[in-house]
Amino acid sequence: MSTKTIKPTESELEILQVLWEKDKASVREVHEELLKNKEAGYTTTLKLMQIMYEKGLVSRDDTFKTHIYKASVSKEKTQQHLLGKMINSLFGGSSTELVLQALGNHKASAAELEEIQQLLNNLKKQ
Amino acid sequence: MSTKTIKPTESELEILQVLWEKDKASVREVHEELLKNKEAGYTTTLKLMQIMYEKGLVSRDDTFKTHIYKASVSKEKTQQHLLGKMINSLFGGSSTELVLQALGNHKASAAELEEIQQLLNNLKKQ
DNA sequence: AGTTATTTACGAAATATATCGTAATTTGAA
DNA sequence: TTCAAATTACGATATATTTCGTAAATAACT
Repeated sequence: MSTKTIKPTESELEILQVLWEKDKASVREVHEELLKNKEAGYTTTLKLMQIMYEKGLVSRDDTFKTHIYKASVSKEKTQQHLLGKMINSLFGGSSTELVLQALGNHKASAAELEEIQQLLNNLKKQ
Repeated sequence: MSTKTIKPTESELEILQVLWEKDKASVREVHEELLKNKEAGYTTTLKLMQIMYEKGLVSRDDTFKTHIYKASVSKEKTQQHLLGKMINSLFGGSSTELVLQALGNHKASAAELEEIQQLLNNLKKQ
């Protein structure tokens, strides 16, 4: 059920990534980080984060003048949700198709392949 | 360059999926298909497809009264592009991470697991 | 030919998203 | 305390997306 609520936009995802990495951060800190990859005004970032707060995507400590934000959705759950959406909207609901595409077109190292093999073995047992 | 242009919206993707499956289809056919999974008016589907035509996402034969549409972007290229974007933006550029998540949380049948095993074997050989 | 059903074209409204300017508030320094 | 800098709050605008109603065109039927 909780996954139904997770629907960050493109911009919100960019902000969430910064928050996931830093754990906690002010608007200024997030903004500086975003500037490395994109052009935007400070109040734009501020507004986005305020909206995310209203939506419940982030929590914040407003004890002090400079509010400190924190992601309130986990990276894993968000990945899970968006992955699910993509599987449905782009791979006809088949996670296997997605896996085949991902494996087939983005090269993985031997170690990574082994990691996948391990998981595969576990899944086969059940 | 061409991949830069691929940016179908959620609704557009739903329509593209139908077109990919049927190869060619009228608005009516696409709409009937969409109705199986969602609530929508006929003119909504029509309008969306007209916009997709203007964007170049689909082509159409308007020789007859009932126009026949066809996707003008391939399923594979679209999947590849959006998958790549997701791997970079949500999985730190690691396709393996994405595969592990996808396999771990969306159940696959024994046959599907075998299919993945096949691909894995091929990849290991190289 | 006249009527009906289907389809397209078009415009408009509703909603979501992204952007930014300005004013008010708070903090810290002169 | 007064002033300047940083920050938040708020509102407004622009753009994109989704939805649908109505009218016009076309085809099919009687």
